[in-house]
Amino acid sequence: MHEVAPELIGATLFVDGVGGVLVEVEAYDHEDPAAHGYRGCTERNASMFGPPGHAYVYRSYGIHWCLNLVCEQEGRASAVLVRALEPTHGLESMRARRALDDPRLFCSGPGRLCQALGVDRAFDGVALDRPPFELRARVDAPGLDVGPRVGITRAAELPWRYGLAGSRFLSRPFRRPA
DNA sequence: CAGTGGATGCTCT
DNA sequence: GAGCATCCACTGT
Repeated sequence: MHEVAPELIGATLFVDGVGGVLVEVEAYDHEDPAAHGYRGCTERNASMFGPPGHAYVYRSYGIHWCLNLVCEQEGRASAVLVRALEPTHGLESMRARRALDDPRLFCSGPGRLCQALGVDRAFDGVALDRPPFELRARVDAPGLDVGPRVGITRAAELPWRYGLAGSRFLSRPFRRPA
């Protein structure tokens, strides 16, 4: 999964033809106190423990949905949180769902992204390799930024956030390299 | 710009 | 009852 996460930057993700290029993801593994799967399988995170290549969707702060891509790591629960993408297809659908005009605000954050792509609980556990999902690997390796994950308290220092260097569609900028 | 707080629902302690 | 893998509106420099 720690191999998969950085390779997802530059890949393309669509839901019913609406989506674009992944520019920001975070990795969560089974030994990670910040991960939902850390304390074992429950009703909420059950799809994290299912087959890899499926979606794990959960409700965040009672309001937003967040989308994970379930990976396999030594047969244990792990997942990659999709935090931001650069919109390329279905801009008008996103504009309508987000009720905003600025494409930079369509998918620059996990909650925003799910709203723009119409992802909700109904997509939890759904396979990513067939409709309505479409996930295509990247062609060329892009410039990568790496840094600590956003919005967590446990294991907050682990540098498991990956981004497309210089992208204007990140949820937040990465710290300038030393 | 930065910082604060409210909305809101579900899981776990 | 606390604590969130968030977002938005509002305040104050």
